[in-house]
Amino acid sequence: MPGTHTTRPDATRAKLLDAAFAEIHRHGFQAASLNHIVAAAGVTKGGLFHHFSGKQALGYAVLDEVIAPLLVERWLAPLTDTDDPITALQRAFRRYIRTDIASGHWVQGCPMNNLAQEMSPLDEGFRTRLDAFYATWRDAIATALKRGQRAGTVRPDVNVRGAATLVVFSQMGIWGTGKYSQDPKLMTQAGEALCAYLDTLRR
Amino acid sequence: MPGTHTTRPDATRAKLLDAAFAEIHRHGFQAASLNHIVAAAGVTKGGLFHHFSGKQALGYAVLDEVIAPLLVERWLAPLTDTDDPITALQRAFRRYIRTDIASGHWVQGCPMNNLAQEMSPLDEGFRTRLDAFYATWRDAIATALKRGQRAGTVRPDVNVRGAATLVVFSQMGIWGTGKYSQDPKLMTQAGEALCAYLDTLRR
DNA sequence: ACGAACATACCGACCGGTCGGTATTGTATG
DNA sequence: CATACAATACCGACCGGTCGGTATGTTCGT
Repeated sequence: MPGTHTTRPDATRAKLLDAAFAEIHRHGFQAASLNHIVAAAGVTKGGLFHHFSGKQALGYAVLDEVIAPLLVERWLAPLTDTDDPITALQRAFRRYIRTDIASGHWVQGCPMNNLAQEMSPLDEGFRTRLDAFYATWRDAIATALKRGQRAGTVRPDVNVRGAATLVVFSQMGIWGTGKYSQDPKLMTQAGEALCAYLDTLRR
Repeated sequence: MPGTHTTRPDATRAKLLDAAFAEIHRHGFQAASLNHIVAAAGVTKGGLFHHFSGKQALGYAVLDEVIAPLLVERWLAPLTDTDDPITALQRAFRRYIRTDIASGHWVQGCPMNNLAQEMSPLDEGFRTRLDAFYATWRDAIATALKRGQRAGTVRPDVNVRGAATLVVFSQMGIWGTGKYSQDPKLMTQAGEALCAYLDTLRR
């Protein structure tokens, strides 16, 4: 169809990234089909390979340009500049458990954890990226807890790094529980178990 | 190769199950290749399809006949008939973290959690089995903690179901951390974070 | 002899990736 | 301002290879 070639390469690229993120979230990276992705994006094989050198590069781009910003928006931004990190964490967990249940995305688990579990042993590029993502996540929680200790909202005897590790574990566990149980009530209860633990850290 | 037909069907079946478990553990279920499995088991396609009706049935058999017994041996058996479940849990975690690091299996994560994350949204047979496995696991921990409360080794104000949920989360998190960090030190620290949490439940 | 326990050869579908070609755009030049 | 030309953006048929699964054959214990 001539005339419709508006030459908006960034828009095409973004469509491909969105479609790839959704397909990978649904089926995992290995089972994600480039044919499905290009069909969902309204592009063809040639267009995809013009923007990305291959499936691996597409996966890396999804990690860097879709998942990493999502991590920041959901879990890192709420912790910056708060003196009450425990309340912030509880609010974030309760909020995103609720919205993910409402949107139906919860049965597909956490996109980042999915990729970490699937691809880390198979591809070093995936592994290093995800390792870094999780490290910054733990660090953000630990520094926020430390700030809470200085502000007097967190018990001073709390080992902030250990607590941060448990919080990240719980995020994996909550979304994993949603996946295999497909029971919103159980997932909500799992979130409350974490919130109860967080309450024990309060001063 | 004629002459080797010793008619030991159970042994062949067991070989297939072992090979399938290893292949699935390495590559996941969807990426697991029946060709690799039969090659590793020293059998052919025909032999596999004589014992199992297809890839799905083979996966179910791995769950029921390999993974479920492993769950019992590793995590359920140590909790039966103990009045000090916290020590038992800490001992089990420290032991299996150590042995999995030594054997090298740790970089492939927990076989059960791998399948739960990969297959739960895709196949109801996988999902129901794994959901039941995790439910019995949580129940076993909760009842053991309750027994500890009666025996006086666990604080009476502990919500045993919530604590059991967090312990299972932590198992997912510890083995997941081993996978994406590929750092035995970090995995060990993650285990100690859980053990420290468990100590807070002691009476 | 007959069925259980395999082996062998093969099928269609789908995979990621390639490649020649075309339409559109930016830019340099007369 | 018009034109030539190269670069960009994109198309879609096609490739070799692997997949799960099947049909048929062969061996062996009873």
